Amino acid sequence: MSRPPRARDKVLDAFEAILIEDGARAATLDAVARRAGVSKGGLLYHFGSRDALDTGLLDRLHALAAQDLEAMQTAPSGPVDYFLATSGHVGSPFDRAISAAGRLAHGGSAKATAALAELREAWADAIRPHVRDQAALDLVLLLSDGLYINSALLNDVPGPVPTGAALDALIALVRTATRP
Amino acid sequence: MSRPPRARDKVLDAFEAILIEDGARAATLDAVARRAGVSKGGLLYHFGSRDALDTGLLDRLHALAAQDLEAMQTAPSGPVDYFLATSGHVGSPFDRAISAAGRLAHGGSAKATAALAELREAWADAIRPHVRDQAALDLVLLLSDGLYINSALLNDVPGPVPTGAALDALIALVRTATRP
DNA sequence: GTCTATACTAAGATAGAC
DNA sequence: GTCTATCTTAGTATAGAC
Repeated sequence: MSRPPRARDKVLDAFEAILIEDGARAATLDAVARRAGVSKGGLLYHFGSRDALDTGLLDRLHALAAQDLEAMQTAPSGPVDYFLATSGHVGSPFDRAISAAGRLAHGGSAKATAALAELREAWADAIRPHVRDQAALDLVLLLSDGLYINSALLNDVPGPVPTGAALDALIALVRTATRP
Repeated sequence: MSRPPRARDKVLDAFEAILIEDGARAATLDAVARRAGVSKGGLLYHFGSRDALDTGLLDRLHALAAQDLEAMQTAPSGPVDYFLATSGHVGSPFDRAISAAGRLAHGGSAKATAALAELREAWADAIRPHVRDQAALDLVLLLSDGLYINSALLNDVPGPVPTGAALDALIALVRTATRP
């Protein structure tokens, strides 16, 4: 637990990268091993099966989610702003883990789907006290989903995801519409 | 063009169903043929390759999209309400086609990603005249994405997608916040 | 237009050397 | 702990009968 082997994380990073860039179908053991710079056999020492790889990724997601919920609760701008502002951050380890899990879920992994549903529940609980009513909570969560799907899952598509000033304007609009 | 062969559509329906229910990884030629009630060889007569299957689905999506944009423009409640109210309709042929294309896109199909981006552009053009500003347009589109991803891609997850009265409340909130 | 049979390729997994 | 070699199964595609 305290200092996990380097190679294991390298494999997980490669798995994540391929899922995000090329989708679940491309994330074969062979491709992951090649990208991680290990052999198939080496990979299978750390993760005994394709399923174990999925589980490893989901475990990592779980750990990062706990950290992020902590940060969200203590954000100076408040949980709602923090939540929306970070929904489109594809770069961070946490958002990469979410995107990768999303790919697995859409590829048909029931485990990944369940993990994402659980995460969503945790977000809802954190935000509920800071919005007006159920409709406002729905709006914030669904908007976050929209930001996420556009910046993470449909990456490489130019255009539609608001960032910078456009995102700020959107957040301001939502804050006004949902404030208790 | 006028009366396409029955079997072709049966195959496309089966392909769509498997994509939606089990994801892109499960949608093999074998599985699609079995579900459509034809042999692998029979399937490959209609669609010469795995790629041709993808293209067939995307062609169908394109045709259905044209119809829906027409309906949206002439909806009594206005394009914005129509758009949001139908974003979570998983049952219709159009939404099934979108969901299936979404699975392909997330599975790594560049073609599917491009088709969905084009569809999104068409929606934006239709809605733009009916909302206040860019932030309002972003909100409507992203919210629709959120509804779509939750009801279509994360199907079988209980809970978070607002329907019925909750959806009406959400639409009312958005209408107020975005009206020109 | 649809089937069976078969060939080819790639994916997942194991065994054993180093 | 990582590698090479190999096995098995599943996925894609072709040929040719019906």
